[in-house]
Parts: sequence; structure tokens; C-alpha cells
Amino acid sequence: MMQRSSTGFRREQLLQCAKTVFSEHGYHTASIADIIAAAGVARGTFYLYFDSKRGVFDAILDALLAEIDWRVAVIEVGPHAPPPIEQLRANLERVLTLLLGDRHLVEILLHQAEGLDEACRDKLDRFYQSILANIEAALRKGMTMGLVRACDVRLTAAAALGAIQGIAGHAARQEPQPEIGALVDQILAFALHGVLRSSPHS
Amino acid sequence: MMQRSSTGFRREQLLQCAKTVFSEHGYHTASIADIIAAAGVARGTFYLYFDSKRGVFDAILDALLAEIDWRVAVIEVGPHAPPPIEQLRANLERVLTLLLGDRHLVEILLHQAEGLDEACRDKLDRFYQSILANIEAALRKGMTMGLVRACDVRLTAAAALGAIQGIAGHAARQEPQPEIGALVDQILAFALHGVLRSSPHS
Amino acid sequence: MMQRSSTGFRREQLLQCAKTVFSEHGYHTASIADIIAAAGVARGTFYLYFDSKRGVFDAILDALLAEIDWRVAVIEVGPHAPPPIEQLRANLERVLTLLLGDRHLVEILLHQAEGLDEACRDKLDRFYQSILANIEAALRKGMTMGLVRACDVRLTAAAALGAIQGIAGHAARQEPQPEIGALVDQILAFALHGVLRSSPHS
Amino acid sequence: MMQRSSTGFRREQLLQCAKTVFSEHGYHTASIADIIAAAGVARGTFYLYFDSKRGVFDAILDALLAEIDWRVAVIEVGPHAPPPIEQLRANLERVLTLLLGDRHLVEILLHQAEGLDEACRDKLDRFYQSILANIEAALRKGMTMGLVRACDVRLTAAAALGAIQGIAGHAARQEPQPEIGALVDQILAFALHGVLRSSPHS
DNA sequence: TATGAATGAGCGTTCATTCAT
DNA sequence: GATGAATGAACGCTCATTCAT
Repeated sequence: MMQRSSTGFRREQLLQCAKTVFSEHGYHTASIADIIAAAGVARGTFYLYFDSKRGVFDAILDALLAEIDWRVAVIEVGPHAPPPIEQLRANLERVLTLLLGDRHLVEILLHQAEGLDEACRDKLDRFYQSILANIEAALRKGMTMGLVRACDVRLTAAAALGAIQGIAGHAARQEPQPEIGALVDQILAFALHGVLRSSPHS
Repeated sequence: MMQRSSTGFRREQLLQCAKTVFSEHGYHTASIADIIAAAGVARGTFYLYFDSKRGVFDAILDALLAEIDWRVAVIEVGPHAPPPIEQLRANLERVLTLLLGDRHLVEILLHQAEGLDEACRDKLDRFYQSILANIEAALRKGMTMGLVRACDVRLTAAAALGAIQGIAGHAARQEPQPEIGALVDQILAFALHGVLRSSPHS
Repeated sequence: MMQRSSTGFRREQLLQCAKTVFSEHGYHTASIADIIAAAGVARGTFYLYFDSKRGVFDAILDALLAEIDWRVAVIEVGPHAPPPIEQLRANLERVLTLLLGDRHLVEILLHQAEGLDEACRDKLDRFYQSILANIEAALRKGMTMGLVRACDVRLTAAAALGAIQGIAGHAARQEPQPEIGALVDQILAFALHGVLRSSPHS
Repeated sequence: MMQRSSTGFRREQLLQCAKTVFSEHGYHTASIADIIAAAGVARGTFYLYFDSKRGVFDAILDALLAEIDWRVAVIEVGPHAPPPIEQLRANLERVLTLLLGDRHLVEILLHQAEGLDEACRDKLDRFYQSILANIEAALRKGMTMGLVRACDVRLTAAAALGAIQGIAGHAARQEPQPEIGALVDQILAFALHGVLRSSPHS
């Protein structure tokens, strides 16, 4: 009766240890030996729960991408919906809370996953493409509503995503952890108004 | 007849091949065998010009960072200096021209170098820190001059750098190559004014 | 069934195979491939028990030197002690029994270890220095007791050690194995009385 | 008209450099690069004068063995011959003068050559066998003449040769160089009379 | 489920040797 | 004769993966 929870526990434990190890050593430098040492299990045990080294990494990355996806809501407009910018702020807060709650995640998402193989790159690409598509759609809707100025939505979406990544990556290395509300404020201020004091009258 | 070493030809050839191989396979997945196959030389020949696999990578990265550094001029203010934004635009144009002129460079700079070891990460960190310091100084000077709104300069610099990286990374994957002037316009518009049509009166 | 690691069997097996291979091919010419082929194990198995090629060699040499050391007793004089020459004979018998019991050891001790690197030479040097110091002390004590003629103890010790090595090396190549008692007799006769029929009256 | 001597010179120069390099680094650790660096010539030049790395070593060793052979005269007995012991002393002086005149030679003869391959070992074996045969013959003749006590001539010859090697090896590491006459005295005293003050009446 | 000894393909690096100039 | 860039076989070592217990 205990082995059921034990199973889930072992897998979870290995997942956590692997996440830490990958983020500290990098995917290639990390070894199965590091992971099982961190988890305090035998070599063979690892392969009871994962197919391969690559398998754990994928599991970690998939869970992370899914979690981020889950925390990003498509921005709704309508009489009963909160103001779009508040929805945007909420999205950012949820994602940054996740990422900064476990800096290993930032390391893996921003640095390790990119340096892997084509399969991994493709997966990330699809993920970012969907996020970019969200941002693009929001920009387009904003333009329709007269809120957003004319721009190349594709490139602007890329710039906005980059700005978020830049701040997330930066904040993850700060000690002590910056307050998330402040980070979101700065991201929004930058992305919505830019750095100049007065915008063009257009 | 085969060009002689008179010009450091072999070293340059190996450097180019290594760059391509690293950007396509990633540092760890790439093997010396790949590099020498690409160059069409024997194994030993590689070690005539480089100390180690890591050695070529460092050579590539060092050259790239130095070249970028060289293309970024600190923004000057003064009666005879061009308008700051024009200086900024020129910097961006020079750097993007370099990066988009060889997409392998973007891949290595943005994706491969981060995933390496601590030494490499430190080098990149120092590089980015110096760039961030530049941006911060510019923001501060802009604030002094009343051009830039109040903001957390550190975070805003991180956001701006991220925006540039986002656009560079995005553009490098586009086919055909986007026009650099257009990219710079979008970056500047985004970073200076944000996406909203009208800025706050503040 | 294959004997389990319970007894450190594998390590011992590899040690024996390595000893044979080193003594037959010489340290540098011997390859890991030779050793694992002799042991019938896979490449990785070797590194489960030893750090490196050099590691096995050191293990063999260290064990040998320790074993010799253990078999050489400092010669005691006193009312209850056996006659010094009997103690000397016992020492020689114990050491020659060890060496001629495994000719590979002679090969490694006399020929391979010297040709290695500085670290190995230093180790051997220290070993031989301690043996020479023993012999010197014995000679000096013998001179004090009026048994040993006047001589340069240092050089004479070197000569005596050389004589032992000469006989050991020679005997190790004989087939069939010479009787150890006879070898010791010849060493003692030579070292104690020299080859001349009558000594000087001094 | 100069190239003739030049040729002999180059070969001789390489031979000397190789000798030094081999004795300092050991045969296997020494590289062709070391030798040509010491000689200040190009890689290809080396192969104009020697077939291979092994080739130089053989040339050095062959010359050394021949030179030793040349310095060892078979001991003659007869009305006009000097006393045998004086002939022996002269042999030892000539050989030790050669060896201690260039310590590299001692290193190569005693330590490097043994650790090589079978071919090299065979050559050394033949050399030492001929020396041992000389010593054996001398012992036998001495026994016939009533000068030498009864003994196993083969083993005693091995012991005597070992004693000489022991003293040569020891002296080569001394600084300053011991006086050769003294070394020979000690060798002779040890080998002829042993270490005991009084010999057995037999 | 858990173990850990065993596996072996694969990689980075070295270095004696060659040969076009 | 002299050069030194080029060669490639060979080697030590690593580490993800397997499987008998």
C-alpha cells in the first residue's frame, strides 16, 4: 500500500535532483552519476523511472513549458473582462513567480535547453512560436482598438518577449530576489511606453 | 595549387568550419571529426592550429565578442556630436550587420556559449555586464538631460538588451534575411516609445 | 558461476594481468587493451578499479615495495639475537623467495620502474636509499664490532646491493628456477669473502 | 667541400642531443620534437640522418656498447703480462672513465635501454652475456691457478657485474664526481675480498 | 522495486613519420 | 641538404546504458 506513493515519490525526487544538477552543471557536463548521487539511489534505479538522460531533461522541460503555458491566459476583451493591461500584468506575475521561485528553471529554460540538439530546439521553437503568436495577436487586437501604435507585429513581439527574458534572466541572478511586482512594473513600463519621457504626438 | 600557410589560411579555414559545425550541432555534440571533415584535413592538422576543441571555440567567441565591442561606440553628447539616437542607431546597425552577416555567430553567441562551462559563462557575463553598463549609463545620462523617464535603470537596461537579442535571434532565423534598417527601426521604436499609441503625460 | 566482487576478486585479477602485461611489454608499450584482453573484461571495467594506466602500475609497484620492506628485518645484535649472518641470510631468502616466486616482479622492479617518470624514479630512489642505509648501518656496526674491514661504507653498500640485484636478475631468467638457498649462499660468499682464495692478513 | 664535414657534423650533433634528451626524459617520454628543438633543426632534417626515433636510440646504444667492448681487454696470463689484477683494474678504470665522463650514458645503459622492447633487451642481453662470459672465464682461470676460491662461476660473475653496476649507478648520481681510482679500489676490494675482516682459513 | 558491476562505443589528443617545396 | 605543414594510426579515458541478482 505504500509502494504506490513510493513510486510517484521516487520519480519526483529524481526529477528534482536532475533539475538541480542540470541547472548547476549544464546538461552535457552533468552526469547520471551526479543525479543519482544527489538522489541517493543506485544507477539502475534511475532507469526504472526514465528512459535515458535525455528523457529526464525532456520531462523537466516539458513540465516547465506546460506550467508556463498554463499560467499564460489569452487576453480577453469584453464588457466583463478586466482591463487588458491588468490581464497582461497577471500573466507576467504568474510566469515570473514560477520562474523566480526556482532559479534552476530559468537556467534550464534560457540557457541549457537552447544548447541541446535539434529535437529540443524544435520543441522550444514551437513553444516560443505559440507565445509569440499570442503576443502578436494581442498587438493586433490593440491596434484594432486604437491602443497600439502601428508596428511590425512580428518583430515587436520578438522584442517584447526578449525584454521579458532579459529581465527574468537578470533577476534570477540577483540576490536577494527582486520583488516580482516591481519587475512586472518595469517590464510593462518599458514595453508599453519605452524609455523616452514624452512620446511622439502621433 | 593549394594555398600555402603564407596567409594563415589553414587556421582561418578551420575557424570557419568549426564555427559552422558548432552552430549546427552545438558545442558538445560537435566532434573534432566533424570539424576536420568539414575542412577536409587530417586530425593532426587541427591540433597544429588549436590547442583543443575548447581552444577553437574560445577563439571564435573571443573574436566575436571583440568584434562586437569594436562596433559599439559609447554614445557621446556635445555640440559637435550627432544626436544620441542616431549614434544608437549606428551602433545597432553595425552590430546587427555583423551578426546577420553570419547566422552561425548568432547561434553561438545566443545559444551555445551560455550552455558551456563556468569559464565561458564568466566571459560572457563580463561581456554582457559591460554592455549593460553602457546602456545604463546612457539611460542615466538621458534622465539627467530630461529625455528619459524615471525607471530602474538596471532592469530597464536588461529589458532593452533582451529586446535586441530577441529581435536578432528572430531575424537570424528568417528567410530571406530582413533588411537591417527595418530591424533597427523596430528596435528603436519599441525601446524608445513602447507599443502604446499615446504615452502617459508624465 | 562467476566469483562475485565480494572478495575484491576483479581488482586482484586485473592487478595480476596488468603485472604480467607490464613485465612482458614494458610499461609504455603495454596498452590498456592488452590488460583487459588478458583479463577478459571490458574497457570500462578496468576504470572501475583503477584510476588510470599509471594507477595500476603504481599499485603493483607500491605493493611490491611494501612487501619487500616487510620481508627485510633490520639486523639486531644482542645476547639473544641469532648470529648477524643468519639474520642476513634470512632476509635474503625472504626477498628472493618473493621475487623469484613471480618473475614479473623482478622485471618490473629492476627494469620497468626505472624507465618511468620522475615521480616513479623518486619513489624507487627513496626505497633503495632506505635499503642502502640499512646496509650501511650494518657495515658500520660490523666495523665497530671488528667483523668488517675498513671500507667506504656508502660505495660498498651500493656494490652489495648491486650484487644482490645482479644475482636476482640473473636467476629470474634461468629455467628451471635455481634453488634459493644456493643463490643466497653464493651472494653471501661473494659479499662476505670476495672471490679470492685467501684474504690479506689485515 | 664543406658539406662533407657538415653531414658528419649534423649526425653527430643530433646524436648528442638525442642522448641528452633520452637520458633526461627517458626514451618514451622524449619526443622527436625535443630532439630537434635541442639541435635547432627542422623535423624533416632529423629523418635525413636517422630512420626513426628508435633508430637514433639504437645508434647511441650500439656506439656505447661498442665503446665499452673496446675498453674491456680479456685478461691475459703469461710471463710478460701485467698481474691479472692490474689488468682488471685497468679495464674497470677505462669503462668507468667512459661512463662517468657522460652521465647520460649511465642513465641510458642502466635504466632506459632495459625498459624498451624485446629487440633492445636481446641486444643488451647479448652484450651482458659476453661480459659475463669474460668474467666467468677469468674466474675459472683464477680457480685453475689457485687464486680464486671454489664457487658457482655463473652466479658469482652475475654478482660481480651487479656490484660494478651498483657502484657505477651510484657514482653517477654523486656530485661532485667521485674519483675513479677510488671507485675502482672499492669495487676491487669488495669483489676480491668481500667485507669481512678475516676470510675463512679455507 | 532496487542494486551496482559490467559494458563498449565514442571522443579528444598525441606524435612518429612523410613529402612537396 | 633542409624545411615544416600535413598526416593518421593509436591510445587513454568517459559515461550512458544494461542486466543478473
